[in-house]
Amino acid sequence: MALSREQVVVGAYSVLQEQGLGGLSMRRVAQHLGVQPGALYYHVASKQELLAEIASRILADPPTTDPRQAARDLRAALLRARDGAEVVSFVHAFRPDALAALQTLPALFTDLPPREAGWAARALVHYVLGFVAEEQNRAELVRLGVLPDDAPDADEAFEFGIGAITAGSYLDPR
Amino acid sequence: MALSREQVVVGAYSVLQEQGLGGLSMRRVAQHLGVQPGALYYHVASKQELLAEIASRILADPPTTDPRQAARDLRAALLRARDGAEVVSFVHAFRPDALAALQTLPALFTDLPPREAGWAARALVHYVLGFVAEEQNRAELVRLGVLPDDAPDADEAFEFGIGAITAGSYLDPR
DNA sequence: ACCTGAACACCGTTCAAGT
DNA sequence: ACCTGAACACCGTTCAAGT
Repeated sequence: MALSREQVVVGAYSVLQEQGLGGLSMRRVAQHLGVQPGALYYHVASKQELLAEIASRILADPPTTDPRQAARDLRAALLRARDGAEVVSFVHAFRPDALAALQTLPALFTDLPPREAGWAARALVHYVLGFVAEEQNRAELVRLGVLPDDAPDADEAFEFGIGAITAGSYLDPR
Repeated sequence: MALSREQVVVGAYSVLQEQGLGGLSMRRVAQHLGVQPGALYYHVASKQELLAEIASRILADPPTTDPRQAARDLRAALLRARDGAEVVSFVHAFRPDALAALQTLPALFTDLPPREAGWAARALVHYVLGFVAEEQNRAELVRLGVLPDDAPDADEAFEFGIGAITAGSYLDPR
């Protein structure tokens, strides 16, 4: 039963859940699948490509509602995967167009001219990725006991930020 | 003439300029200084500590004016160093308090209550770091000829973002 | 077509031993 | 006090050779 690209991606995803992004190596994925490291390269061109595949699965479907709700959904999707924000940020950095789910964001800023809608979408994405990366990092440090578990106002803080970024860009609140 | 911590940091900084963050290894810093890799660890506890030192030098002095100008100054400081935004983001991720220059930002939101000032400052920092990271990444890809040199409206796009984030948080525009 | 074995060119970090 | 030499435990990637 030959290995498949799908199995490689799923295997990598589960290594990510168990070890975090820092522990996600090609060699560990191979070990997890009971195969030699070189075998992975028959199904996947590089670690970057593998990460891009994982990132788009983390993001899942493109947003369809208003920008604020899209930001909330994006945050929720990132929080579902261990180090989700870090993985997506990494991919977003060197291949922004690889993430289809982020491509439709500008169209949600219906009352802005195209140029500005693009800028607004980028601002929102940068904010969400940065916010959740910090959030997941803190959670990890709390898990390791190196940080006290304060700041339960993450939801409120997040909402403040998206409120600010989208303020004035479209008029119906809530 | 014994090596000093200062020389290690300066050496690392110049390797960063020449090779970028991806090429910044302890071994290359050692080579650049004409010393064995192990010698560095007499002056610096880890690569992370070294990066934290570099990051605070990239940021230089804390901002003193209004949030919008602080954001512009922050962007300018990041652009001065190769991969500046990536370096600072990395350090900010696992040691946010190590960057003194970002600590004073909340105080600039003079018309917001403390909690909200903190949120606004974080939103602004996430936006600036994300924006400049993308900007420097694009510039690198253009330099390598893999991307066409379009999008000269970076300043305008940046200004749009900080305008949005700080809109309503204090009342005098400009 | 698909995988193994083995190598290549790297990493960060530690630490006895030298001076 | 400060550095070397050498090792440890890793990396991503390639590629002849096997099946």
